[in-house]
Amino acid sequence: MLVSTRGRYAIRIVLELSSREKGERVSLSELSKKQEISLKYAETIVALLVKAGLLDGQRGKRGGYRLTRDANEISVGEILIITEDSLSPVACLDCKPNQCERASSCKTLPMWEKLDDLIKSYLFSITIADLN
Amino acid sequence: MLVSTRGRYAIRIVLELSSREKGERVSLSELSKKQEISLKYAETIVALLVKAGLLDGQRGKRGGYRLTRDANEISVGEILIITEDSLSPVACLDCKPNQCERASSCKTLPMWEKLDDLIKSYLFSITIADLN
DNA sequence: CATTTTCCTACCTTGTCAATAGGTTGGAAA
DNA sequence: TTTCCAACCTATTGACAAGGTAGGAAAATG
Ligand code: FES
Ligand code: FES
Repeated sequence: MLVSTRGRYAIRIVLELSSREKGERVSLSELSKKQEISLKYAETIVALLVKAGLLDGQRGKRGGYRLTRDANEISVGEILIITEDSLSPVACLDCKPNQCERASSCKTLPMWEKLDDLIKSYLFSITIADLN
Repeated sequence: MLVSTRGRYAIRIVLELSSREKGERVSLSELSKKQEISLKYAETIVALLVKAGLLDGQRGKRGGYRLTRDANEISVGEILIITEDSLSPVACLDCKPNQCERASSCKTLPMWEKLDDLIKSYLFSITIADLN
């Protein structure tokens, strides 16, 4: 599995936010209800997005989250890089510079690199605006 | 991670076999030494390939494994489908017909389907002969 | 018969995924 | 200024898969 629930939920939360009026703050309890994600789990996911600067949260009454950018400037790939530990199709690609001992003579490495490229360029080419 | 060690080791074992004379039987102890894979682990992997009909094994002295097909007729994707539980990038795609409750209204599903297509057509387009 | 090699079944250890739980801090409205 | 709301922070849990071991049984050969 390349993309876990964390990443998928993150996309859906951002998607939900992008469907609201620009700048409007939405509470997580509302977001999680709409998207049928447990509030507590959603908290841990949203925390990552805030830390990465993609969302901005405000506490207190009438608080909530909103996007810091327009939906057409947020790519799916970006969200996944933030929420998933790795997007690579194989472990050999994860440590840079490539640490795999076999790398120099490995006959399959070029294939994995191409696949990685294929996947990432696709995911980075799609924006949240494209999905809505 | 899309592809685990099981799948990667399987590819390397088939690759090693394909570099031998056609029809020659090679023992797993030799294969595993060459590819630096533990014999015991390799056994479990090779068992899958035999069951799928890709390899054919013979016991006893001078026994071993050999490919049942030419290397240019074996695709990487085929090996991975056999050895990995799933090649799909997301769980939503794994059960057919699609079981995810959100499927009908899901805004991201088409994206995952395209990605899945992209990945699979790439992996099925590469043969073992291409790699050697 | 002894050796080699595949084949079969079960087990183990580690780590990640997915989710929960409980509390603390900050802000706004009443 | 009190009250409430909502974000924030820090564990902890249960389930499951990844990755690998272990021991032996069955077949083929010489
Ligand atoms: S096995 Fe790691 S680079 Fe090929
Ligand atoms: S969340 Fe499962 S199909 Fe979109």
